[in-house]
Amino acid sequence: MSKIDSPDPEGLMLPVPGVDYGPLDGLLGYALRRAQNALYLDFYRATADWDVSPQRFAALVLIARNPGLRQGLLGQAMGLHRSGALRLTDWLTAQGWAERRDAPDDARAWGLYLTPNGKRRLVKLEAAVAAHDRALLAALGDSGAALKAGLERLAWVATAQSTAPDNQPRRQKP
Amino acid sequence: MSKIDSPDPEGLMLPVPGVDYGPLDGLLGYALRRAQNALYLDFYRATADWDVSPQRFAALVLIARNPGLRQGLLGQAMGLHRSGALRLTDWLTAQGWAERRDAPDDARAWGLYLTPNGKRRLVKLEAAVAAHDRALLAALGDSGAALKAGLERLAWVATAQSTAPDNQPRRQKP
DNA sequence: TATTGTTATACTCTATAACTATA
DNA sequence: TATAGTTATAGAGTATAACAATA
Repeated sequence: MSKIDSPDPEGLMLPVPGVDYGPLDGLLGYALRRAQNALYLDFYRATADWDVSPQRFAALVLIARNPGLRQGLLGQAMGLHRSGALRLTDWLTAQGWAERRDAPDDARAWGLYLTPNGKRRLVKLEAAVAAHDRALLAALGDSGAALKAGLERLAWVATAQSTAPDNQPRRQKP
Repeated sequence: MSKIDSPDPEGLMLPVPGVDYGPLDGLLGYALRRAQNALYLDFYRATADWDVSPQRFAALVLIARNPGLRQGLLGQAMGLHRSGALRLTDWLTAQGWAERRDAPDDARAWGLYLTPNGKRRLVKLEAAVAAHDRALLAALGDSGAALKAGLERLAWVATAQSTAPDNQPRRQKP
């Protein structure tokens, strides 16, 4: 059997020998992108049996931990626009893993809940993801905890820079 | 003047008070996603005057540092499929920042080069991105260098896990 | 037979804008 | 007048598949 078209390990952002990366190698942001690329692919491998993206996994967790969560609040927690939260919720309900119920206190809003099917799915996913994370931390050894703390600090610092009052040349869309 | 529809700081993956994040808060991968989200938005703010995504910036750098770079090699360095490298190159040439020239040794291939316009653009972009990175590192203090080293280690570890011979339940597409 | 790049197509993710129903 | 969610649409980004030219 011969390979058909592209059986390459695509998406694997490996440093290519002979290519000069110039200033990229020195940038914190580029190191972050490389790490996220590798981790994303590894997440897919670890959860290959269930075909759920990191984002969808996060949504399942948030709904499970906050039964009756508003669609809008789900979007806010995940950095999504309302319309993105809508599509995410549509997908989860189409899978039969989540459902919308009327919110008792506001007739405009939905409350989101996991179905029994969704709960069963999440139990397996959480186990796989936790095992995957433990394996990573084990491979990183002592530096793992420091790395996580550093990332949280970085998120905070970058957010502070973005939202500082003196730093507001916000992007203009055409 | 009143706001029209959605002037919210969208995309800003902030922890929402009152929402239980469950296991997400403990995951290295989730901390990484939060940091990348914040850094991405901050990158856009820092380069708002030029409207270039991190990916397009990286492509400009790679072409500048490796004149005559093949389209396919560009894609490989950036973790893209051939078709993705094509679209990226199309965009860069449409801006007048890069151009395709015949490769001397292989009539199938192109060599990629920056135009004078592209070079001028890159000089400004590199300065803005470098200043942005310096500001981040300054805000992080001593932990900045350790964080970068940790990220590089993480990328290596995750890649090793993904590609280990005993770990190959690769994702099947339908 | 394999590789480089192309065309055509499609799916995901995300956003904007305009709309409805409710507050 | 503002908010929760929806609809419609658009643009990135990325992938697959089939193809031509070249190696």
